[in-house]
Amino acid sequence: MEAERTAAGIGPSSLDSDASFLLARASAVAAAAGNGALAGLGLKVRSYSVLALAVECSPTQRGLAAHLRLDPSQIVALVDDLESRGLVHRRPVPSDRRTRTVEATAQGVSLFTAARAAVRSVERAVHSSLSEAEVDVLRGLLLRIAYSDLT
Amino acid sequence: MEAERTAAGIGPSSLDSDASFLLARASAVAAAAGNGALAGLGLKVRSYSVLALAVECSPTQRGLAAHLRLDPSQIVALVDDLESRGLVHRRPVPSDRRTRTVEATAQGVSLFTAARAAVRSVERAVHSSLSEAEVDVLRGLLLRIAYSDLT
DNA sequence: TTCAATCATTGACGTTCTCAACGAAGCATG
DNA sequence: CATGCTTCGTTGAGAACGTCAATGATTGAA
Repeated sequence: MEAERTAAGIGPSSLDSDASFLLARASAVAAAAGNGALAGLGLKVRSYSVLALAVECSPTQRGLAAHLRLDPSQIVALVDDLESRGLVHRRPVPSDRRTRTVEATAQGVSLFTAARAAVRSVERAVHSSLSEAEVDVLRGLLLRIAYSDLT
Repeated sequence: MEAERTAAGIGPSSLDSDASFLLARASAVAAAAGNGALAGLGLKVRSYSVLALAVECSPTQRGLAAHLRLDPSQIVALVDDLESRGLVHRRPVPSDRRTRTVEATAQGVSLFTAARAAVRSVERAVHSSLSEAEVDVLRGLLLRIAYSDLT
């Protein structure tokens, strides 16, 4: 019993044993929920992740690109957007004048704390079918494959 | 020791406790690997998933859209592509002449078996840092959140 | 000093997502 | 049987996103 996914849906498929497909689908669901939660704050999951790293460690744009697995040109657009709203600013690095670190402003920090609360709230809803311990296990496993492109 | 992600990288960040971010990054890594494995067969992870369901259960396009979480218009383009290569065909449904089921041809089935082998091979590489049992746990957890948008 | 490498940036191009609209067909109610 | 509401596949347009090549400025090594 309880084999159908929905009334007219397809039901459990062979793709359910494909971790990559499940990863993609779960990621899409989570991203949609996250974007919905952040929309009221003028953020998306992308700009949120940039802001989070700016708040935490003021990275270079190259560091952001590698950590977020985005093209450096995308970082330019994301930082441009955040900077135009006074949430972050680019600070020249005296020791290497090619690079600029992205630092959060006071407004950026305060928006981030609100955004983080919104994200965490909606996250709980997305993972409502999992226990707290199970979410921890999931995070631990994901962490071990998420950065496998960075040696 | 061993705290850095790479030489000049950012290292562990607060985003590592954000399951949605890890989901997005792991998904991107897996999709890139999957697309690489399928490129030689003229497939991508999207068309592969459509082909897989066509082989398995000959769903309607609406069913495909819901199961893959794609817009119906995207299904049209994907099926058009597969059909133009003789891998699937649209079969009218007598009981409901609005719908058409997507069925795999013999060529489609044989390409799928080759594609599945390629995907599974590269999957093992992506999950190389996890044990078999851990991958099973991961799949089980993902399965319980991946379809949370379908009732 | 010279040469290769790295950084941020720009611009172009193709892919993918999202939406609104449409004709055709089903389905319920009267 | 007629009416309206819904669902299906399809088309087309626009935005969002990913990818790639090229550039000027700067660094570091030979």
